[in-house]
Amino acid sequence: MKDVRDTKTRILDTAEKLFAGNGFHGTSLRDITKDAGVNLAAVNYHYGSKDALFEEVFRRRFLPINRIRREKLEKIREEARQENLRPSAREVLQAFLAPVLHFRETEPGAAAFITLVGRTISEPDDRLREILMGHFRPNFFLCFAILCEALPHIPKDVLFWRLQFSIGAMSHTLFLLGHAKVFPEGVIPDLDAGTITDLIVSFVTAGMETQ
Amino acid sequence: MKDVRDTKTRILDTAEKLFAGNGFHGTSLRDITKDAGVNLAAVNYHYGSKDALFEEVFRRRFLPINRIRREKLEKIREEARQENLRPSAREVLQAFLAPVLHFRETEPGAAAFITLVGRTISEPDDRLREILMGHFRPNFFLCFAILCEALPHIPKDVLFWRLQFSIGAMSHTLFLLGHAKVFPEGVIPDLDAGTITDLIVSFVTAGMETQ
DNA sequence: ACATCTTTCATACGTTTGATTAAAACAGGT
DNA sequence: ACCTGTTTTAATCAAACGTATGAAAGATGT
Repeated sequence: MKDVRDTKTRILDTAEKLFAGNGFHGTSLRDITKDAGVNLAAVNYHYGSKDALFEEVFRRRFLPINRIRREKLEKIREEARQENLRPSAREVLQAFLAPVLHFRETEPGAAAFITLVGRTISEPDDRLREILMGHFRPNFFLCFAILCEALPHIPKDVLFWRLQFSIGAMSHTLFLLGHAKVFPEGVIPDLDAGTITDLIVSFVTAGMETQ
Repeated sequence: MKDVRDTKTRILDTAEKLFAGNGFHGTSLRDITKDAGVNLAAVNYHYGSKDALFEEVFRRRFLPINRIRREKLEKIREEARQENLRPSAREVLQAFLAPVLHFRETEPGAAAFITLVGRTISEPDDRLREILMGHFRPNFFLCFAILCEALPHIPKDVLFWRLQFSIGAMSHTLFLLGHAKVFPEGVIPDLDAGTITDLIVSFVTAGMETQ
């Protein structure tokens, strides 16, 4: 067997990049294969269809991110239980939000993927959005559950919406980081992932704990 | 002259609805004209192009919303100046965010438009996003300026990002309200615009004032 | 060296898209 | 009733799309 990875992952990397930049429907298979330097038919040969390629882009990235997120969240929950304390809302939100931004800076090519996630959250095409949500939902509910333990005096539906607000803040930020030119000149000060993470975690923690 | 409005605004209303539901690229002129019960060529006759139609959808709705927003914001600024006080961050954010949600409930067909706005913020197509931003930017900067007066002890770039977080929370919420089926069953409690407004304003105000 | 399986390639198919056109239908002023 | 300008209609265009195919090229095991 020849080195399959070459052509196959080159398609995947290019697809990730172009999907992030121009959206799923704004990226044709001809764009992808041309940019990747492979034949047009290679996508359907290796992945079956454009949809399946899109799905694989998400699968590859979400597996490690979700594993880290899950481990961090459950560790927080367990440690709180053993000490008979409530989990700290800040730590929960940190565990939920930080891996994404951290991942963005470390893994090469991940920045494009993160932008793609930000886009896909409000993707008109239900099929595509469901691919994302399938990966996202389990950890969302886990985070929500621990948050309810952290702030038991706040009604659950309020916490639910506040977590949604946090996700909105996060996804919008991810999008802005991938599109610096939304605002003119140097209006957006480009901070590193760590600073942004602190800013956003402080923001949503304050919002989450209010009242 | 015949009643132009009939065909012309029927196209506009239908376009707004379908663009919101399926996105700009997911909606063909054939979809719009079929749903509106007019001929395919009518769009190009009345609006010139699909792009121009999209632009008109935004123009129609943003003019009144922006007027209200602007009046509210400048009133807050003036009243604070006359009493030699700082504007209240909560009032500023309320003035910035509430009109959109309020508008959503009152004006018929506005709900679709609001969903469309939520989508277009992270639209891959730069041309389309710029149409939205052209309407949005002036009020954003006005809000930002008054916010700096309200919280002078917080660095401006921190306030800038926090306002972005608020916008993210807002736009994500607008999207969710238009797509109740993102989460299973009755997971999302459907609250009225007033309640949601209070929730989100409290959330972002707490985040804005923290430290 | 041969036979077999995998991968690449150029090319084509059938749809759908936004846009255009010329003719038909309609309206209002006189 | 007639002319004039506006609106609607059906038909057609070229371009772009995802996908399919069969032949060529390459790799692998013996």
